[in-house]
Amino acid sequence: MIGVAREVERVRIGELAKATGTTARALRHYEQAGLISSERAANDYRVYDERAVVRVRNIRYLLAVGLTLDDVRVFLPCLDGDVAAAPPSDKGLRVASERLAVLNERIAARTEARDRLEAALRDTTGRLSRAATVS
Amino acid sequence: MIGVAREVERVRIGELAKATGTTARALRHYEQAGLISSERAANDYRVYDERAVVRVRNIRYLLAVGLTLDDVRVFLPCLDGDVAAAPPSDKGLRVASERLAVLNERIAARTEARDRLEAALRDTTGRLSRAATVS
DNA sequence: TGCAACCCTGCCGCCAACGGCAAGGTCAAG
DNA sequence: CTTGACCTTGCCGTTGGCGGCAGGGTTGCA
Repeated sequence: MIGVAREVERVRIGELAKATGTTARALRHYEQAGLISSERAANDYRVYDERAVVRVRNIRYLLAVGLTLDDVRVFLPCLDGDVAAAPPSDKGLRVASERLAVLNERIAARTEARDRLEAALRDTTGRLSRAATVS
Repeated sequence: MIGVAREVERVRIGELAKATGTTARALRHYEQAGLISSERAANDYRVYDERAVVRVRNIRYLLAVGLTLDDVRVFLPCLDGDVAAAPPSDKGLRVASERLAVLNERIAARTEARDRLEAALRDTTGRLSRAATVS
């Protein structure tokens, strides 16, 4: 194996973006957030190897699931493997649970607001119909 | 009536804030948003008459109910009366309904995210993600 | 040689309703 | 005369994940 030029797929940001269904802009954002890293070619272009694909997909999965970039950071250690297979660290679970609580909180708040508006709307239309009947 | 100095209560921003349970900062914000107006004393202090109290309370009511400052703008014509019991123009009702729809949308989105995270968390008792796996 | 298609680093904008601070003016009481 | 409580304008920060643009380089290809 040693010495054998095991060619590693090396892609530029645009390709990685396509391969992961995202944009170059987002990838730079992830890098700035410290979630991915990149080597640089002589011309300063970012260069990634194929592990980046898995990594980015894992990130996207976690984001899609409702975590924030900040949350994802605690998954860094296992982001290169199958995040699935990786033993979900207690930390990861805890973060996810906390995020879940936050989401529930926000939903509750929004729902309250919604109910208030709905009630106000009901009251108003109720008054309207009463007024209509009376007149 | 003419010539009779009908004294109108004239308050400054701090008093109005207290009277309406908000802050001077918020009142300036409402003014900037075109929801309230003010006269100016010689020293450039904002001066309000007592109608402003009703007006601001109405604004706060509509905000509390779930509308945005932008939404509130369509209620301007009747903001000096009792909005809660107000002649809700068709426009007002429509805006409120639209806002209700928006709120419901957001709740639905958040709820979806919440459910996804919850599901992932359940799965994760064994493994977290499947997204990255080729399998 | 010229051009399109890449890439780079900033930096502002977004959505909402203000909070907070700076740096100053004003006014009444002590 | 000096506090101190008011008021003024103006501008940045908050929350989150980028989008979009400006103003450049680099590269492959006809």
